[in-house]
Amino acid sequence: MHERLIKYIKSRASSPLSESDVETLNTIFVPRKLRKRQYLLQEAEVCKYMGFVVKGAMRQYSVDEKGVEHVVELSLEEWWVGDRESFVNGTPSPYYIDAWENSEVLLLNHDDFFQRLKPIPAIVELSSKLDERHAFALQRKVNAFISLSAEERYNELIRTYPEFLQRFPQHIIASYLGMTKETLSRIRHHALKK
Amino acid sequence: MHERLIKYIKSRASSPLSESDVETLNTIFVPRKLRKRQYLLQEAEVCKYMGFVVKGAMRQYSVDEKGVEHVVELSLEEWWVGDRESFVNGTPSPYYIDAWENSEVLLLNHDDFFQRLKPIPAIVELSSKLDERHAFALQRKVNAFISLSAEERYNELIRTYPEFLQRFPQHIIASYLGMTKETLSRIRHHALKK
DNA sequence: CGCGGGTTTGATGATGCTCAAGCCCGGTGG
DNA sequence: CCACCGGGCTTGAGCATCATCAAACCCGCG
Repeated sequence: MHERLIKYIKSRASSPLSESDVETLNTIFVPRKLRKRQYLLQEAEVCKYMGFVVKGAMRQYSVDEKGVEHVVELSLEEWWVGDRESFVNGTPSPYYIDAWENSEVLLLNHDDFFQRLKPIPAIVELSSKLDERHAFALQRKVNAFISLSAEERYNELIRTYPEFLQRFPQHIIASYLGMTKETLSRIRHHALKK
Repeated sequence: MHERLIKYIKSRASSPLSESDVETLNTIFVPRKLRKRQYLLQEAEVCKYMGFVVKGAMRQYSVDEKGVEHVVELSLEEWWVGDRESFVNGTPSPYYIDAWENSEVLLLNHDDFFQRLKPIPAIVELSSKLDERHAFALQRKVNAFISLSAEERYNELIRTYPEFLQRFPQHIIASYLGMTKETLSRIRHHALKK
């Protein structure tokens, strides 16, 4: 299971990974299988692990007072899952994270990350690149919510993450886009007529 | 003007700043005054500078086909302005950035940042902390848009950035919150009655 | 065959937008 | 000192978009 992670790191960091670095990665990241609907994180918990998705599909969402789920993030293979803010600051998370498909993830805990991984140059480099990319994606998302209609946001999703449509049911996609499943259904119906 | 920057860096980085580091910062950051409505960045340009706001108030926004402005970011003293994605990747920005008050900023260009600043540990540390905080703030914002009503988003703003209400007119606050000035006006009227 | 999860459809209603008008207030110039 | 102007804010009427609720449908699976 770790090969995919090693390959992933090597492919995006310019600094090399030594044999002992690989060794470290192998011991620090612990594999875990998650069945569909199994939680990686629940609201009010502190996010103790960041996970690298080797196989499967995960979702991160908040639940409002009325019990409605609001999906903030969807993750497939080679994505990272976890609530970074909770993980870094040790604060309780407002999110749930669970598996949508049966999944395999590699888990990294807080202390291992900061004490044993941070000394590896390739990791520091990768980690800051990821933060950066993450921030870019979020910025685009905020901009989409401020300036686009429901239909435009859906079209944007088709362009940027078409794979989501294959892996998640529509009601989840709808929530991710900040609309109800009925609205999404009507938008799709609408789109067909053209 | 640079003292404020130096003080700012010292207060948030654990690594020390040497005399020569301070020297470097003094030469690299170039002061610039911006009159109200003056642009720091325009749509389709590459963001060549990141700016540290010493004094004043800035806004970052996109403009849609109908000519409507959508504010994505507001910045006051000791905030950073610029389109990070455009700055880092050298891609054209979809945003405008201009001064809302007469302002003083310290500008940092791309090459200076990556070649002369990156070697300074305090900077690396600060830079990644900022990326992180920025990502956290954006994540919250996305969550707010997905799960909160216009009124709830306004209340959230009052809690988190009350100073914005003092420094920016309502129509800008409204845009920042993803609503029209009329809606914000009604929300405020509504709130008074309680 | 019936059940469960997902999707669609329709009727109704709330939320927030658009457009238009008027108001308030702090300048600026006559 | 007053008139006017412009920017910002408010108010109202009508409307579009999207949510809600309820029902029906679809389909793979035990």
